[in-house]
Amino acid sequence: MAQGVPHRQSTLDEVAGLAGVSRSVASRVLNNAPHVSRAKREAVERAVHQLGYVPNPTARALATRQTGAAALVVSGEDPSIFADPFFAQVIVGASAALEDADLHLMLCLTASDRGRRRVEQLLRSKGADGVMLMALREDDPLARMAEEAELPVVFGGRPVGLDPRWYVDVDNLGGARAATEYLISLGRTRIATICGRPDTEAGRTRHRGYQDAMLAAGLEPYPPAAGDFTEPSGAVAMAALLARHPDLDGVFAASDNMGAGALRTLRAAGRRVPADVAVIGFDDLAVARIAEPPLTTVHQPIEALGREMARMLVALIKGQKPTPLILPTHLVTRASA
Amino acid sequence: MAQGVPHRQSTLDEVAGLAGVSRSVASRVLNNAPHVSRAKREAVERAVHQLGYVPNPTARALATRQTGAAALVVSGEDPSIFADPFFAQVIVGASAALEDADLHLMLCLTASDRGRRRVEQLLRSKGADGVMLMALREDDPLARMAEEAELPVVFGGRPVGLDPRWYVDVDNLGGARAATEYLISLGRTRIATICGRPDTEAGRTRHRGYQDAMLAAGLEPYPPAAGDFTEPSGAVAMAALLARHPDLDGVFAASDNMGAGALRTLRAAGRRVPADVAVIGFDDLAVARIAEPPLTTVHQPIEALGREMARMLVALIKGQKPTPLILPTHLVTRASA
DNA sequence: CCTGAAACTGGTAGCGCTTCCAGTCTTCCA
DNA sequence: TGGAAGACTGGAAGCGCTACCAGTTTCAGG
Repeated sequence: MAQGVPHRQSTLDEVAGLAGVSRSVASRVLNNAPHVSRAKREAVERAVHQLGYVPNPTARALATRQTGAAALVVSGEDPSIFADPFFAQVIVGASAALEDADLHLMLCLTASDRGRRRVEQLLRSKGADGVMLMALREDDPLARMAEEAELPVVFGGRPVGLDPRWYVDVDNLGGARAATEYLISLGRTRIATICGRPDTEAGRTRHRGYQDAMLAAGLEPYPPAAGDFTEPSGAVAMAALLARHPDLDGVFAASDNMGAGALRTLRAAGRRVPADVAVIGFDDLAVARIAEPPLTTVHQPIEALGREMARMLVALIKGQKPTPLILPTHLVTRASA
Repeated sequence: MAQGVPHRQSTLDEVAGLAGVSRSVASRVLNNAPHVSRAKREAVERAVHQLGYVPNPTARALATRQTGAAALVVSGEDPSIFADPFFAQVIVGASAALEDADLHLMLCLTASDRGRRRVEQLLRSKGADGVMLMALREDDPLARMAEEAELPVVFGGRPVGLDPRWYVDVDNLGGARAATEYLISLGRTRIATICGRPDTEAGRTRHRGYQDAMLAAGLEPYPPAAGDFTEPSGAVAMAALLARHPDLDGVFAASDNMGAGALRTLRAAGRRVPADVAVIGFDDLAVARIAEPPLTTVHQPIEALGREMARMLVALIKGQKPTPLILPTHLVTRASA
């Protein structure tokens, strides 16, 4: 709108021409590479300014074989999985770290088959400089594709049944154990768990943490009620637990959403929280603070997870060899336990 | 990992060579353009398969002047604004629609100055085929940049003080009016509002809807308590309202988060909902269902918002001239009113 | 005043793909 | 059977940038 004429994008040649130097020199100025005299550098800068020149990223990408973008792939057959605020926080962290490296963020939600094919294409055609992979379920074909791709790949959380070379994870085991131990320390002995999807690493590991803590305290772990990390599934699972074990006095839910669902069911069943039943969640999302009563939960550094994934990816892209990372979790006590 | 040798990416030339045709023909086959005999087409396809050839998107982009990507820019000085599950839903919708058009999604969070500069760069260098812009606050410099960019731009929600050519919005006015009218129809007369940021179109318009409905019913609108769409701000605003108008019997909150905050404050103040005070929110996010009591709210089709933005952008990229869109909202009644 | 190293400079060859265009080959009608 | 319309084909010219490299300049040291 500024200029009536469609203002053909100016090129480096034109800049060089206006500055009275060769294209090579102009290129060096733009990438502030050495071997450019002060005078020419300034001349080029002037020309750039005058023409409003902006380098064409595509051409640069073709020449350097670097796209300047990193992909974040969120896998899962149901697109609604992405509605979990968890991912939003991961993105905030990743975005910040990528910005520092001047990389763009490409977001790929692979709900459909078509989406998966596109990601495969992306990997094979090197349409990005690197890839971050999240929420891989067991046997997710993406994991294999990623391993085969000759491209830096960082996993967010470890996929079940795979042992990726580079990943950032959260201490699910320690967090779940700490939560369960806390319930035990409160004097609860009839502690059940609402576990997450068993085909995810987080679901399994958090359940194992619960079991470990119970066994270590000489208590018998209850058979878990399974949910899928969502609020409704937590409510349903809680109902099942109450039916099976009417006398339980503690619940460890493997996600805040499921914890909130559990609270809802308990409220409806007339159980007081925490007086009758103490509840602990996992994640420390906003819902935990808002829940009634506010949910004691295991805090995991989600934004940091995103940030570290991105940092690790950037390191890989630069040719470094970073080491896998497991971020700490810690208990946040609120009213529910 | 699959092959030990780094397996140099094969090129179209190699495909053509193996198929015994010229590169042009091979290119035509790939883009299934006309003027290729059946025999050669098959030969090329065989070669593609045999070499595991994948076209290089960067080279293609340079030649066609089309990047194959669309950017979604979420503006806001605080990155945490993005943590709102609202955006996740927009993304789900947009992602699906872009996938249909075989475009990649580039996500830009412009919290920092640097981020803004990068978006400006993106716009000016045509680093994407089009841009979707969201959450523009008053005087957001991005709005100007976008208008100046010679690039298809679609706004999500209308920025304050601008009248963009292409946008998709939600019927904030009608929704807010419907919510307020519903409170009135319930026999409430002392209805206050917790409004959102007045420097956003949604904040203003929802407030105007409240006013319109009150005036139309012959009621005096209350001076609003202002929040910023977040839960804590809703709790604070509710406290202020209670202090100013201890006798109020209805509240329209301009977001579910603020509605949830209001519920929390009301509960703490010993008011029963909805018996003493009826509360209505806006958005119909998950938090509304989880709230205690579940929040009556104005549903807005968030995923559709994202989808339609993307569709409109795709149309613009194809050179069509779509028309702006305002998506309908409707009331969802739950326990809080 | 000469020499060699170091600092510059710009020509040139790509990066891998699309697309235009001038030919060549078919096909089919008169 | 001649010829023209129309279907193929491949050579070549880019798209805009980087990067290598040979050539030129500059300058301190001898």
